[in-house]
Amino acid sequence: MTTSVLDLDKQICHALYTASNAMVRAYRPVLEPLGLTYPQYVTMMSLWQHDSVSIKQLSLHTRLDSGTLTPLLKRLEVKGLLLRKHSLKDERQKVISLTKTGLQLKKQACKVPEQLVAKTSMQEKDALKLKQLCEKLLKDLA
Amino acid sequence: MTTSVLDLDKQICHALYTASNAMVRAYRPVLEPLGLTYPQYVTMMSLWQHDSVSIKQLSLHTRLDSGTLTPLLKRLEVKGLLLRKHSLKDERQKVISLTKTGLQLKKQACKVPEQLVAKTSMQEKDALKLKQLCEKLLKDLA
DNA sequence: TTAATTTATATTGCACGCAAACTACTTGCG
DNA sequence: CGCAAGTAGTTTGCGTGCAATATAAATTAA
Repeated sequence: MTTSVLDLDKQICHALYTASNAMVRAYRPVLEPLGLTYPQYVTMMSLWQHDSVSIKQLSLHTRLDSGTLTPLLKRLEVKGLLLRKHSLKDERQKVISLTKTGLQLKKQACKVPEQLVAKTSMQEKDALKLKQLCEKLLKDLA
Repeated sequence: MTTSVLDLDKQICHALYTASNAMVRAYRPVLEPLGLTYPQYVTMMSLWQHDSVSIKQLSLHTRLDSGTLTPLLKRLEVKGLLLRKHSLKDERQKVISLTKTGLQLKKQACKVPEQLVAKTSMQEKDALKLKQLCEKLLKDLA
């Protein structure tokens, strides 16, 4: 066996990919009591920050595709966490707004970040560095 | 609007998630001429490094789930890149081995990494740091 | 040796992720 | 004003990602 640029252990992208998958997997048991998947949790975080927005705005903020968001939002509506109403100003748009239940869920969600942090031994400084590097990569590839 | 630990822009995990998705998206046009998806490319890299292995070994090396690998390998077999044969030593196992076509594809694939690097402005040092931090996170969460 | 347990793989079901095609509404341009 | 071009959202189709269940073979225990 010879070495090559294609060796898996040398690939930054493979490390990024597996870390991201592991991260989503680690969220699962923590989000399970809230009845949310990770992308659903991301969507709720966006709405807790900016409520009553169009799908376009939600897509820009969460970086989830509109083809992903449409069915995802329908599921959250079925759970009673949000409403999807037509915009009166622009008939093409929909306004996504949280219900009382959706708003209240934030209280439970506040405990999620610390539970995730507890699963790692990473220093604050390293975590910040990781975030910066991911953001740099994202900017380059966008 | 108030600030919260749940604000999306503060979330390391969201940065990791979006960077990973952007990375896979960036691979798409580069892998398209090879007829591979990103997970398929990962699988092929693993096989170029260690040929004739069981699905279990492949799963450990690629960190792809066996429930993901089974159909993925079937698709690669249909493309004529590999064979799935029963192991003679242990009837439970399958041996995954590259065909001539599968082996030859490595020549084209060798140009993939540099094409990806060309899409970013990241320093070698930062890329290595990113890889290390992802590996640390993965280890913690595993 | 037989029975219980473990291991390797396959299957099922659901939720993305995303390109591509489609629908309906709005805007801009001649 | 009327039509072409653009925009917002939906739908479709395919390939994961993964938990859960199933199956069959190998190993261990009794």
